[in-house]
Amino acid sequence: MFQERSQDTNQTGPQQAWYVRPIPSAAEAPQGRLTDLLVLLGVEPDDRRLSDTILVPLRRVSAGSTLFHEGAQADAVHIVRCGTFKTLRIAEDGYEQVLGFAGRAEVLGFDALCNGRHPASAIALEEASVYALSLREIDGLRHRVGALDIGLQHALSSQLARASEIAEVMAAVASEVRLARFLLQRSARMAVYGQSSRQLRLPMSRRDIASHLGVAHETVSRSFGELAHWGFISVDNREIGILDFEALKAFSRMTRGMVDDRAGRGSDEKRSRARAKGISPNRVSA
Amino acid sequence: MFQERSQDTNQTGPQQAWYVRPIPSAAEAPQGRLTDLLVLLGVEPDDRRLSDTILVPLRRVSAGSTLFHEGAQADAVHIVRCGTFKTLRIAEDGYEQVLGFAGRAEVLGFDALCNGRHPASAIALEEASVYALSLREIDGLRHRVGALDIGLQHALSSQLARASEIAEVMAAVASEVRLARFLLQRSARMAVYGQSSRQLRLPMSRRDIASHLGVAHETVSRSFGELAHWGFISVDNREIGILDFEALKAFSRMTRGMVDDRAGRGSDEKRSRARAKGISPNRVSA
DNA sequence: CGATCGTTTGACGGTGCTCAATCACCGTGG
DNA sequence: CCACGGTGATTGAGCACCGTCAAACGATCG
Repeated sequence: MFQERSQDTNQTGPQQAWYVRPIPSAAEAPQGRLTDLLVLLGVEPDDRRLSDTILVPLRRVSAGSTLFHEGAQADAVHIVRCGTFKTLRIAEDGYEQVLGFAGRAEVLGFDALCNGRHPASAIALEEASVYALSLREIDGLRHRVGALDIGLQHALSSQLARASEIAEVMAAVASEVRLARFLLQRSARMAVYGQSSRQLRLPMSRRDIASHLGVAHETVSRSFGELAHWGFISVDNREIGILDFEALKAFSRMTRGMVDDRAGRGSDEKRSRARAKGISPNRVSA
Repeated sequence: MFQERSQDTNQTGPQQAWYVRPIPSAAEAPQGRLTDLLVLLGVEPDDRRLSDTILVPLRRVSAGSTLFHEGAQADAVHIVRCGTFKTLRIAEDGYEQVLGFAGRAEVLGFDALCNGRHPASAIALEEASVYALSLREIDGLRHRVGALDIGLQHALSSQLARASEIAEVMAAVASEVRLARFLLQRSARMAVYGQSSRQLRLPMSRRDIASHLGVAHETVSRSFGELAHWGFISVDNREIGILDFEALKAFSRMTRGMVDDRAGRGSDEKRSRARAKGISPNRVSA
C-alpha cells in the first residue's frame, strides 16, 4: 500500500498481522544486544562486558501493521531501531487523530506505564524493527545497567520536549504555515542523524499529515502546492525538497497575528503572509 | 511585556523575578520531607525511616511570576505541591502559545533534562509551591529511594499521556467543541483528586484558554456563551458549572466531520451541531 | 472614583471545510 | 495488452465559521 519505495525486502510476504502479532516464539525470536540499544540511545555503555551479554528482544513490524493498539494492555516499552511509526487515537466516530511520528531511537509506549493500558496506537508506516523492553525486566535492567537508566531518561526527556511539536503546528492559523512548520520539524529531525535536511522522504500519507496538522487533507494538498508555487519547496509526491530554507523558516514564523497584543506595534507585520505571495504572482484575494 | 496581566498579588512588591529567582538562601529556605513528596506522587514510601530524614527544597511561587524561563539553564525538576502553572513558549513576534496547565502532583521541567535548557516557560497562575529536585541529586536519590524512582516514572508516564490533550482540543473544528473538550479535561483532572467534577474554578484567563485551544480569545467568550445557552454549562466569570454532563460529553465528541471517511455513513451526523442548538435536553445517540 | 485590565458583544471579510470530480498509480484479471 | 476497481493526490466551487477590528461592559485595585 504505502511501501513500494523501500520495500524490496519483504520477507514474510502477505502476512499482514492485523491483530497483535504474538512475539515470534522460541527458535527464531530475534534478539539484539543491549550494547547496541545503548548506542542507539546515545549513551556510552559503562560496563561493556555486561551489556554485551544481555540480549533484548527485537520485534519486526511490517508496513501498515500495528505495534500496539489503543486500549490494549501494555507489556513492554519499545525503542525504534529502524523505520517510522505514527501514533494515533481513534474517536468513537472513527476519526483518526495522528498524534505524532516516531523514528529512530524514539520511545514508544512509555505513556502506558501509569495505568497499564496504551492511550494510543502505534502503526508502522514502513518496514520497522523495535527493541522491546519487557515491563517486568525494565526496572531490574535499569538498576543493573546505569547507562540504560540514563539513556532512557534522556530519550523520555526528548520525547516530552517534542510533545509540543503538535502544538507548534496546530497553533498556526494559516494551513500553509502549519505545513511549513511540520516540514521544518521533519527536516530538523533528519539533521540530527546526519541525514540530508534539504531532501525529505515523507513516509506518511497526506491524510496522516492532515490529521496531524488539524486540517482537511485537501487543504494539505493545496498547501503543498502553495509552498511549491512560492518557491520554498519542491514537491514530487512524497519526495520533498527544501529549496529556500531561510524563506521557509521565515514564513513558518507567521503566527496568529498578535492576537490580544494591544500594544499593537506590528499590526502590519501579520499581513506579510499576503506579501509573501507577492514574491510570485499574486493569487487569492481576488 | 506580556506578563503584567495577572501580576496583581505581588506580596514581595516590585521584586518581580524577571530572571531566575535564586533559591531563598540559608536561613529561611523552606524544605519538605521526601515522604510527603512520595505520598504526593501516589506511591507508598518503602523505607519510611529513610525518606522521613531526607528533605527536599520547596519553592514558593507567587501568582504571575515564572518558575523558570524558556531557554534558561535547568537546575532542577519540579513537582507541583499546590497551585497551578501554565507552560508556554513565546514566538519571536511575541505570541504566547500556552502548551498546557500543570496542577497538583504534576512534574515540571523534566523536558529540560535532554539538553539542559528549558524548552518552555512555566508561570504560576495562582500562589503555588513546588518541590525542587536538584539535577545533581536526583539520580542519587532515585537510586537510594526506590519509591521515588517508581513515583517519578509514574508521573512522567502520566504527563506523556496527557501530552495528547492539547492535540485533542485542537483537533476539533468547531470552537465550542474545543472548549467543551477542554472543560471535560479539567473536570476529569479535578475528579482524580476527589474535587467536585461539576464545579470548576478556572485559574487561567480567557486569553490563556484561547491560546491553548488555538482560537481567538473573543471566540472563547462566544463559545462559553453558546455552551451556556445550550444548557450544557453555567458560566460566572471563571466559575464554571457543568449542568448536563452527558450532553456536554456527547457534544465534545463532534469531530472533524468524518473527513476521509470513505464509508460515508453518518454524513448527516455532522450537521448535528447545528441541531444541538435547537435541542436543549438530551441529544446523545452515538 | 478613575485607571487598567479582563471579558463580552457586534459586524465584516477571508480562510478553510465540505462536497464533488478528476487524475495518477498500481496490482489484478480478463 | 488494456479494462477494471481501489487508493492516494489534486483541483474546483460554495458557504459557514472564525479571525480581525472595534467598542462597550465589568471587575479589581489604587
